[in-house]
Amino acid sequence: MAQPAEDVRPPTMADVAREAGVSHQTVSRVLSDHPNVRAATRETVTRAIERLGYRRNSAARALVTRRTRTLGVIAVNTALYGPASTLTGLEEAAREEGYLVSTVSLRSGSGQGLKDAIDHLAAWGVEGVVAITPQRSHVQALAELDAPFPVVTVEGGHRLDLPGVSLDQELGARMVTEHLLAAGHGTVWHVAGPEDWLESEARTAGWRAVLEENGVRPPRVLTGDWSPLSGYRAGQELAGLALARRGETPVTAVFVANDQMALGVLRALREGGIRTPAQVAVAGFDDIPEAEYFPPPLTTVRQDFAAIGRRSIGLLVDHIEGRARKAEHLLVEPQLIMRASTRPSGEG
Amino acid sequence: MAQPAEDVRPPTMADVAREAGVSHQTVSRVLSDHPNVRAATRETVTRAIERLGYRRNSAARALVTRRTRTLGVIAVNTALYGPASTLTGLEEAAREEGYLVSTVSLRSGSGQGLKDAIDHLAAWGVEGVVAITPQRSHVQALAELDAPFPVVTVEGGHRLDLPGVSLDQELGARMVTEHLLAAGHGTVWHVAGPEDWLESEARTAGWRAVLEENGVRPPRVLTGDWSPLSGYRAGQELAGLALARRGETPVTAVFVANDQMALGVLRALREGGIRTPAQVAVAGFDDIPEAEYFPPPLTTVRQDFAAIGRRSIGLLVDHIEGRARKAEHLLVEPQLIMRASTRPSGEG
DNA sequence: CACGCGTTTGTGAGCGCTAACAATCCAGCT
DNA sequence: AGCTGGATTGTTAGCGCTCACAAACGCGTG
Repeated sequence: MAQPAEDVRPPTMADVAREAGVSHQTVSRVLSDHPNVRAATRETVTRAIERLGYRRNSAARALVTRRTRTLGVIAVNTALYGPASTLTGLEEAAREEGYLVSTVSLRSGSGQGLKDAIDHLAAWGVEGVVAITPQRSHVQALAELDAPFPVVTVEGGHRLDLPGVSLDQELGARMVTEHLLAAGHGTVWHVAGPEDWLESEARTAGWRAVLEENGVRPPRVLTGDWSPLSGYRAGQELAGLALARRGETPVTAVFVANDQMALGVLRALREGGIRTPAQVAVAGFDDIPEAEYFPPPLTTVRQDFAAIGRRSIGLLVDHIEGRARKAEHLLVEPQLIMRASTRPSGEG
Repeated sequence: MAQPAEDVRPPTMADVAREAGVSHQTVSRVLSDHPNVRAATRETVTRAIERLGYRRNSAARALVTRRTRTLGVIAVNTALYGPASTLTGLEEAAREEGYLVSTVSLRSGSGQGLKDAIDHLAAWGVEGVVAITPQRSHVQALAELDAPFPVVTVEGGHRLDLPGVSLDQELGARMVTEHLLAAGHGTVWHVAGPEDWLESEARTAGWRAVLEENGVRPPRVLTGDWSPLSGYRAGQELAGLALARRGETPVTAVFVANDQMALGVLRALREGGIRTPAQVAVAGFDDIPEAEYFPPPLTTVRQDFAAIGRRSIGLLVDHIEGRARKAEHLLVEPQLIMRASTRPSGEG
């Protein structure tokens, strides 16, 4: 009943051993499911553990086994839908593998920030790190950092010799572009993401490849910074082109590199008196939850974040446990979600 | 150059001591900034540390100090904008205090899930936990769990005896409602969030209080589940009422409990041929990044997630280090963001 | 009934660190 | 010179656990 406040240490393995009338080693064996323990003994020990509310001390275990069973995650800009979802997928996968996940969120992925993040995680003895670093410069910095443990990138591209997992961005972009061409559009305009981002590059590359394969000269690329505002600006320019209709290729279809910018594009078109999809079809990328409720509902590309999380953790654990050596790169398949914004003759 | 693969243990404090020609204790003193170390000795040791690339072993430290300097975060539905942002704020604040943050993401906050999460974190020896558990039932379950370390809730309400930090949801709702009444609307309709959520309750309460203080009988409450779709349904009903205009209070202003549902409401109104804000003003809550680009830009309430993170970590650390005992509850002030969706005579 | 062998349990050492205490050094005084 | 006391450094003993090894047990066999 009495709660002797401070300083009452939690029970140790020795306490359990005494309580159960066995040696501490037997307790350890029960806890780690060693086969050679008599059922009756196991039972006695288990009961003693419960009676005392005993928990193994992870620090002592880590000290002797040299395994902290902790993974680090470095993520830039976790408030965005993509990284946040990946984080969840990652954490669940790690938990299933028996690892704890510790996160460091960076607002911007400067080299110094990354170095500090690695140091912070290293100080706690993480066994490996998953880095959600979608910008080329981050991955570059990361590769140069030479961390004291395996590092797996997510959306980090495969040029550098870090193992990684990505959505097949290029395939996603191809799907969208092919879908628009198949709907009868003569060409597809593109609002790209910011320069340094690997996702931008891959999406633009996929779009360009499909156009070229179909003998269409790609129109010049407009660029945004993922934000609705930048999409809005690009949309205003496209609206102008759609109305003027001289010189340049006619604007009847736009592939926007993410859903948030697509929202801005849609607004600009609407304000310019242009109906979507009747006059201009618009498609995005990411399938954020709001995309289904955009005016009009947005055709976009969905990523399987749970799969990305699972595969990155799998890859990381393979490296930690010495099963993998090379800088392998895995791709996860995207899925095209068709909605009203590209439907031939939908409403607005 | 040679990388003697496995089994080369990282240097220990003893290695550094040998290298520097001092005792390991002196190394320890240098590392923990003990004042009584000669400057020259400190210098020698520091250099030896760098030469060897030495890092203190956190497990050994944790074992002897009984401090893991690790905090846990339990978050339900981290892919949502709010929780994801809180997570970032939390992590940054913790890092500044010298703690590592380990996250457990739960898809749904069932009692069992919460128990497992607490166990998972306890197994790694976290010193305290911040739980982002916005549903009443979660907090209830959490309070009954009786974790072996301090637990601080975020958006967990203050009825139960767990310390916590919340945005002042009620104040936010009051701000919105007062803003709408001040704009000349005779009453304000309300699309509430789902039942079990504390945020829903507080937002509804604030809305109701303001109406009653102004002698307005609150119209019946429509309820959604935070999703754009549910907002869309509520919006259709409101559109019907706005057009029919009989029996019930006229619909000229709607306070929607979050921005995503507001998106659905806006779409339903638009489809019903109702202009916003000219015929019906709409306001949301959260200020998600997209809100500024809704058709029309949405009046909403912004939360200071960094502040929420900082204050929860502060509160948790106070409990861990024995500075706080009571189940104190802190409130963070919201900010009303006025945009076109409630502007008297804006465009659509 | 002694022997051998697999199963079950116990013993001792040590992981790398910090805390407590002990030893040493050196300046300033008497 | 001898003494005192603060500053500096070293020594020792665990923290709670797992690993390697040793001991004890039990059972079938010749």
